[in-house]
Amino acid sequence: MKRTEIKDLFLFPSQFDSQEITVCGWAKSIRDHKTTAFIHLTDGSCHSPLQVVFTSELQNYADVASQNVGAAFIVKGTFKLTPDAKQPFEVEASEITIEGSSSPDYPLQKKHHSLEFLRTIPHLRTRTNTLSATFRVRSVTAYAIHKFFNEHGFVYAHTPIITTSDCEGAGEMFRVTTLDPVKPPLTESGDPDYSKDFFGKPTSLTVSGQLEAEVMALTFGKVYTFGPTFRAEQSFTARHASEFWMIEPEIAFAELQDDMDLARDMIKFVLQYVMEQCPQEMAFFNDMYDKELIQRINSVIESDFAKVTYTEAIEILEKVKDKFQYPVFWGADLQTEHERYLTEQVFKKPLFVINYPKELKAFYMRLNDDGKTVAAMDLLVPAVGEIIGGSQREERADVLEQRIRECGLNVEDYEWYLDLRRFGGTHHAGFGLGFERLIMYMTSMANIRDVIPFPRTPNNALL
RNA sequence: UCCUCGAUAGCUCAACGGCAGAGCGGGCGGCUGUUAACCGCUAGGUUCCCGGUUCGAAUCCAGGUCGAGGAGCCA
Repeated sequence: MKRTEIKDLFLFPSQFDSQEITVCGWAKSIRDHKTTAFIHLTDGSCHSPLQVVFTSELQNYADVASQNVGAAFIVKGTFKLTPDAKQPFEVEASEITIEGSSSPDYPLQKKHHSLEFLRTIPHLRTRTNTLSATFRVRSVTAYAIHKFFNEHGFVYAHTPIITTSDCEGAGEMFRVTTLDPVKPPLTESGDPDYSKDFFGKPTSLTVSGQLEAEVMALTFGKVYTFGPTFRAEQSFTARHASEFWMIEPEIAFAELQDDMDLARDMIKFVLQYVMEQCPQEMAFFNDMYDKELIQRINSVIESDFAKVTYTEAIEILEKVKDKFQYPVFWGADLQTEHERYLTEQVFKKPLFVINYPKELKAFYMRLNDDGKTVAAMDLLVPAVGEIIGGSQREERADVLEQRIRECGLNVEDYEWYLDLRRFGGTHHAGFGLGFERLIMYMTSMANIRDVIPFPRTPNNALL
């Protein structure tokens, strides 16, 4: 069957003027009178619905008109421009086939539903305006990220999802095992005997592909990962999920400033691309969720990002420390309230905070010449908070080994990682971008559960 | 794990110690072009669970379950 997608009607309406076309889709609304009726039809190809008009001259008029919201139709008819009406064009149907009926029980009504209610029906909520717009943006964003890195000569690196290292201790991990959960084989000391497990040792789902990405970066120069990541944390916030997607570029012969430049360029490129490709969706989010969204995104595309050192940030915060619940002093970790104040009140735009005290950061971050701070950077954005965390990596094998010991880690576990420094080591840098947090920032969706089609959070894994 | 808030019709909510309601959605009817159409009629309830206080509990109290927001962890 040759069918026309509704997206193309919106892109090139004049090309279809007075043409006979076939459109397929699902009813978002059906309104009938005695002799004329209307269907708002969506096929998922774009945000706006197509209006279908049909009259009692259709032999199955009553049948079609009495269908419920959600029903699937195949419509043949004439495309007509309607410049004087609320909708730009419509299809005058000559034949409507009821492809799949819906029912009065259909949970989605022609009204506002709370996002919280919609989370309880993940198999249907994707059909709503908000969720479909979000997931269309999500798809376009994923493509934009690949496009950006591809056009900049990066190699797309697949790092393992099942891992044997706990990387940087970046959070609680999900155990991966085929051992009998009730009666696992035991060692003489009574512990589970992982030598009998599938891989002959304990394994988990990855919390970060960074260390493996470094392997790839020291081969290909510029690489990025883009894949699922898992954290078994008992997090109950609107911006944490147990399963999320992360983008982790890693670049060789690069310093912290190169890392920040890359992050900034990538964010700008992606925002611009989504603005171009998803104008209907962005207008929708702007109208329904945040009247300043488009203005804010455009200003991010055009302006530079702010940058402060951790030490400068502390100086700024100390002047207004009475505002805060948590104390501000050099050496203290920045709390969410501090980060939000900096990015939302002081700088009012995306903000890099760099050079944190080494005690606050991971062992692999490069020690600065002051001996107290490391070449780390966090990118904070208003409303969402930390969206990127990155650093220049410690390329000096002796310093790295020292830091591994300081952090209480086992040097033998990191011999391969030290080898990267012993054999042609170079200074290099990278970062992790939370894909969902980027989607939240672009759509103004406030909850990470609403930017993942089938979200996993503690005690919640529907479908 | 800690703190706060919440749970009433299919959905969104009201009633806050005295007959459990509205809007939307559903059903039926009406309407010659609607735009989350409109108009009329109508059905629809274990007020999350379990105890307690009271003449009387959706409402107050204790415990629990589930959810949401925040903190921490971080992306």
